Amino acid sequence: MGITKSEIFTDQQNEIALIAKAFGHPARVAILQHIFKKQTCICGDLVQEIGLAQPTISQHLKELKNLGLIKGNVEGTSVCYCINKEKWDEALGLFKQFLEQDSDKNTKCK
Amino acid sequence: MGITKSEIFTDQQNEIALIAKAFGHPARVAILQHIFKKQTCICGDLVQEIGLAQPTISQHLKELKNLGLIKGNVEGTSVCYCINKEKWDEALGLFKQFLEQDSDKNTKCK
DNA sequence: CATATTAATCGTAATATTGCTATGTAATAA
DNA sequence: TTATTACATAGCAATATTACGATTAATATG
Repeated sequence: MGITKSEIFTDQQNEIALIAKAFGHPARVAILQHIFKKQTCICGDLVQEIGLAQPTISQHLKELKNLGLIKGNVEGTSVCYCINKEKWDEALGLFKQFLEQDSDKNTKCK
Repeated sequence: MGITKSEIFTDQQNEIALIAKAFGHPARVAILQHIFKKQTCICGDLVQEIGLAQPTISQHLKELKNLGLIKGNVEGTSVCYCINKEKWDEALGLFKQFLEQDSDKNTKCK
């Protein structure tokens, strides 16, 4: 039915999935990388950097902001975005835990 | 138009997004965690473990297999799945690189 | 005030995803 | 052979996502 049955999974599984979904679009990956690279608040130049229309970028930014991965503050007519360190570190922890399982054990089936 | 413009992004960005999309559903997170936990090939018990219908699980497994994150081999009437170590390590590397940027620098905008 | 700039929102079209039932298929068991 | 078991596939309905043009909201600047 196009709807995810979140209630049958653990909070951790849902949280990993939510963050992963945010990373699941190249535009959002590019946006986050650009924010990191510039080390500073950026605003409309994302539209130029990435070749997507302004409303599309704005929508991706909104998703990232809703999840808490980035923060945005208004400066005059423009809005500056930056990484939300707390949430980012949480994501880092979750993914490390999820990805760094000992895959050497899993060779029982070739 | 509901379609991702992959061509305007780098291979790395697209690869991160593809893998992240696979992690972007709690059922697939649960499946992967279960395969890791059991350390051995599992088959139909995923349907019991997770509360989804067999065709639904089968579909999620197919996605993970198509991406290369897991492998499956037939054993009698059942099919055993296991982590594809090569691909998993690639994912680990990509996500580490992506997530472990120094977020301390990014405090210029509060 | 009028106007420009910047970004958010609305509405829409195209496409993708999730999950199911029903059915098909391949291997084993009786 | 027939039945059973274990999965896969097809088809479908509900919903979500992606992307854009048009518009709106808010702040600057002349």
